[in-house]
Amino acid sequence: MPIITREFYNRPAIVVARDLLGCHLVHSLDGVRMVGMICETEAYQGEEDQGCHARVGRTQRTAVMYGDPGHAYIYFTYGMHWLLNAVTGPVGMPAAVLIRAINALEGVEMMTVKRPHLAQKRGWLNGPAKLTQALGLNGQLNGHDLCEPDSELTIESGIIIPDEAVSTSARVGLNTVPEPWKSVPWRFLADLEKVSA
DNA sequence: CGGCCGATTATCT
DNA sequence: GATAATCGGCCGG
Repeated sequence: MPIITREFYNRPAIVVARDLLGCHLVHSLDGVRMVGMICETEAYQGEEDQGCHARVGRTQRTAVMYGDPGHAYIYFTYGMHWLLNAVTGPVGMPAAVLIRAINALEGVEMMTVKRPHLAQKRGWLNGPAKLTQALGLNGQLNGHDLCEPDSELTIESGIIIPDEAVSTSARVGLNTVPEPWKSVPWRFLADLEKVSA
């Protein structure tokens, strides 16, 4: 599958979040390709978005979001979890798409080793921290260029998810975020049953 | 199945 | 010193 180009990411986060559904997240580790199809995302965009980390402006942590689109923003939260985002454009606009769930396609054996809990059971990769654990991702790859061919972390085009298989809702976990940001429908989910049907 | 709660530490004020 | 884009265990139904 071809790698997604920087132009794809150089668009508003809400649009990129929708279009990342069905794409293939690829982490190559020790010569093994681990691949998952993205089936849930969330968009975070702008300093005015009170759900976005960049609401406090540019800091050491948020700097990546202000940079080139098509890079990984990987941050640590709740004292134990790493979460993966794709930075979206344009340069200077702090924005990113959180990858919230994937469907295992390749390298399942290695993913099982990295995430033994409920391995290969229903729901074992449907959470932003679950999939980073399964893919072996952490702060090491923060700022990594996702558009570089043959690099260890990339996103490839997968299948097109038709509109009728896409649903939206409020973003998850923003309990202390004020309205309207708490409720904007910037979470995107792919219903895989409607895709195959 | 759904709701509540504790874990554990980088990051920012 | 407070907070957090979460998870898994434990409870009740």
